[in-house]
Amino acid sequence: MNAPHFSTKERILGAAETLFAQHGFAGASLRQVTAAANVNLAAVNYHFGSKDNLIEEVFRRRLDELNVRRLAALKNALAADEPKLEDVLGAFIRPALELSLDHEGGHAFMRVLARAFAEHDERLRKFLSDNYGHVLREFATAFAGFLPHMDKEELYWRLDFITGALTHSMADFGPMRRRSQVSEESHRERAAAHLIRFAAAGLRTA
Amino acid sequence: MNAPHFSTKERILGAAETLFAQHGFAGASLRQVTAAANVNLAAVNYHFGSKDNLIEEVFRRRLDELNVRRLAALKNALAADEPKLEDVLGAFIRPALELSLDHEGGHAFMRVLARAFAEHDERLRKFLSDNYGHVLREFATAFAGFLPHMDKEELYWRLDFITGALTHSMADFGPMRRRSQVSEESHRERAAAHLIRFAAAGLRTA
DNA sequence: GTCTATATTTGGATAGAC
DNA sequence: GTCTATCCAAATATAGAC
Repeated sequence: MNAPHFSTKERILGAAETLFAQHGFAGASLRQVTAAANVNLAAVNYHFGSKDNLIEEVFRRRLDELNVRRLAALKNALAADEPKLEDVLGAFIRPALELSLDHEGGHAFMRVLARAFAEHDERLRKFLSDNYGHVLREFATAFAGFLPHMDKEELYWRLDFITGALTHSMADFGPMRRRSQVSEESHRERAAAHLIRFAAAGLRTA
Repeated sequence: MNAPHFSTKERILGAAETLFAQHGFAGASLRQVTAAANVNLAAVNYHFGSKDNLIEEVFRRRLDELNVRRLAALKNALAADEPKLEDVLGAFIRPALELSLDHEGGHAFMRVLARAFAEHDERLRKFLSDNYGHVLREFATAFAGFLPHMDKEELYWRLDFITGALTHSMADFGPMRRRSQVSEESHRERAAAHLIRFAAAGLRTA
């Protein structure tokens, strides 16, 4: 499953990501994880201490990078001569798209993230809001710059709708199926372009 | 937890809905469910045969009613002299809103539904597409009537975005919190109104 | 750091009395 | 239909050798 040059720790993280995506946090057992990672059962507790800590590490690994990319893209979009709403939306959406494509387990991670939303677990929520919240606030500020007359509450609702639509579509929850003649890349790229247009119109409306 | 005039079967369904929402299908044990329902552990297997069957019944109970309400509202919206896109959107969104408010466990069910999306379980997907698919197709046809020049693929993507936004917001996944001075009803009612405006603008854009 | 072996808990399901 | 008691499989976690 994983190349042998990855460390035990990394192999566990990769296998956990895949299996948590498929079966959920409670549904994927450490036995399945260690078997898929080709490591001993006891290795999880040695490296991570507990299953809960393993779950957090699965998030940290990807979210750190996702947030760096989003903030860099945001900075880039705002540095243009005439910043466009669509580019700020792209800065929010495209890094998620790339994550779902670039890495071996990126696609799995999008599903893990969606499961985290569903968990409503206070510990996870706090963890996500600590890591995710300030990024969302920066984007909210940027969007507010384009929509100076919009009610704050309405803006936050709209960003919430966009997050829901993004998660739902990137995690393949809906009935949209890739047709066999288009590649995975162009399928998702098209989805992102559709979402940016849809969301830009939704944001701009009075 | 539940009034004594409910049958054993109904008490199990209600408790299962709540606990599946909180802990997931794998995370909620039949022991937790039967304890919360104040019935004996053996009652689940007697009435439902297995945990998997219990899960399906939790869906069937709510989805049947949700679909009836959506289709009735759709028919109503299309029967108007000058049907409006917003009313068709409302026919899709408001029954979900009402479900999340009307019943004791309706809100829990929205979270269960979101978990079902995340499961990606083939059995559940088939069950949902059998029960959900034809309703989505009827709505797609109705929307296409308002947007005659829109590409079919683009329309389906947009409906997928709306579904994601609806599920995400009705299941309280995002950071939007109800402020203490507004009631639960008006909080959600406002969310639905926001979503309808947002989605209508997104659907109409070229 | 990694393994085997095992302690301990918890899960789904069922048998059989009432 | 409902209960008690129990079987059996699977889970997390740990102890201790290497």
